[in-house]
Amino acid sequence: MKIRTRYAPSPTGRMHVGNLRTALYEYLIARHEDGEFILRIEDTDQERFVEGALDIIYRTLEETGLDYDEGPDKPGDCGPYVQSERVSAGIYMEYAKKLVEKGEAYYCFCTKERLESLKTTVAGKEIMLYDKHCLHLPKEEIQANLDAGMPFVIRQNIPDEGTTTFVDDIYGAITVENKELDDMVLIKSDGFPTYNFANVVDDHLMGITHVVRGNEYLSSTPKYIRLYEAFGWEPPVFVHLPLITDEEHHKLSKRSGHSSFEDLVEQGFLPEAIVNYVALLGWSPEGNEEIFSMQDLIKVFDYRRVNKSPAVFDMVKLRWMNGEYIKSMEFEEYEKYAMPYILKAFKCEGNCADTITTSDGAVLSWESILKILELMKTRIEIFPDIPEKIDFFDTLPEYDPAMYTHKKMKTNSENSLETLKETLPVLEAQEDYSLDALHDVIMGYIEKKGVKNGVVLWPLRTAVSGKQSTPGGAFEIMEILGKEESLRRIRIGIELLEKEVH
RNA sequence: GGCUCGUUGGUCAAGUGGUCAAGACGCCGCCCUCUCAAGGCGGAAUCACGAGUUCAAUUCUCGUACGAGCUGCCA
Repeated sequence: MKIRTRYAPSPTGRMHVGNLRTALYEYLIARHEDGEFILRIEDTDQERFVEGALDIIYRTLEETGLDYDEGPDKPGDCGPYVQSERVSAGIYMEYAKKLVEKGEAYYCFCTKERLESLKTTVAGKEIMLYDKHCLHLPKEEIQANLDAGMPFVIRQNIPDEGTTTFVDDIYGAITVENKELDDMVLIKSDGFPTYNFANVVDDHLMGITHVVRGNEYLSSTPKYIRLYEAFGWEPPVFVHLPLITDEEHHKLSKRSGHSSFEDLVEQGFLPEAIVNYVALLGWSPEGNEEIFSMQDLIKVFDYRRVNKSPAVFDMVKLRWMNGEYIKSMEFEEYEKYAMPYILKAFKCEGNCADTITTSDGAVLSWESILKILELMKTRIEIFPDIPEKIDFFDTLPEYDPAMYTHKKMKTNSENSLETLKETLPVLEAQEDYSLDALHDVIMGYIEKKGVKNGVVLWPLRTAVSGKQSTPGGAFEIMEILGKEESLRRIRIGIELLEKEVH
């Protein structure tokens, strides 16, 4: 039989990374076996519905590459795929009534007040176990209540005796005492089904073979099993997934900055990297590979290798992985992502022509911009890292002349000043400021002088950047800045050092 | 409180009744090098605890501790 999985989100906002991973695994389980993946919208809680949330779901699935075979916008044989529409079609009420007829469910007319009185507080928590009061209502009274239009819910009738067992493909056999299971509400007083009921009915009606969901449903699954049995339906395969937590081992929160896919994208992460990283939280492949495209994942994903224990979402590793994706990107694509941040560093967001005028007044050619782009490719993990790394191109920072003194480079104020003073005329005479030409002329000077490279190159790089560390070295920076700006910065360096020496 | 699940370096994790207990991120060091990256090489760091079974337990069993989830007319 063909595998059918479904992703069944509630339209309540952005897609949490935990939900994203669930969707991904559902997708992979289906695709790995050449099965079908379905999108179903679970909007049975009208109060939690958020405007625009449906679009977020569509967009996120699109951006992550989770294409589905059937869904609200992709008609199939099991529609409609939105639960509120299925409510209108009367599907859930019909099935609930079947259970009532079988004695597996019953009408309940209990008021809020009565239910409230059933609550007890244990260890600071309010708990409530329904007492089956309405199960024993005489038929005539039920009918009279219904005729009178009294509000009602339909509850599942779970026996007090015995146990219920099911087998989860990850966690193994799980058994609970029936008396621990509450007579949960199936149909709410507004006529909508609860998640618990709609989920079971729809999964069955839509031919779902593998129910994949978060671990939080593990302990309520016995109730769903009882529902399947009450209907006389074959339960699907259950695959419960371990939790994803934050660094403190608590459920992911908005505060920790990694609550949703969209948040991460806004922070500069690539969808492919997010998907790749999330795939590895709670699952591992057979080999040591870690970088997987969606196609790779489909090929190697075996859900039996999903593990049981919760995983901490590690931003540091996500950043590393994102960096790996950036490094292996085609240049054109990389440029598309990175260019906005380059322009941002030069404070000319939006319309910059073929050249950029820096805050210091230098004019950088487009070739120079591309060179900066190139330098950054192996030096960033996310694109927003760019501006602060290249700000010195835009404006020479005020710096401490002590920076010229570097023990390992064997430089100090005196010999740095000497280097700058001696190379200045050389660089003034130099017309070609290409990398190779600069290299040749300065290396020539170094050779004649008979000193180590660092003695000359450290002060030069310091002078043209004003920073302790920079992407690229003196030659790269001078090539990008061009003759005029490079010389200006070297002269500033000489000035600073002269004050220092005297 | 009850029920359910979990526990291998800081993090993600592989793995098995007998292993020097993989690999990755991070960290540290070295190489390369004009700095920073990238790249290469190396290092520190793990089987929660206590019993039991066994010739042998990280692996199996039971307890304990800790963590998480559920205990909604939320999903």
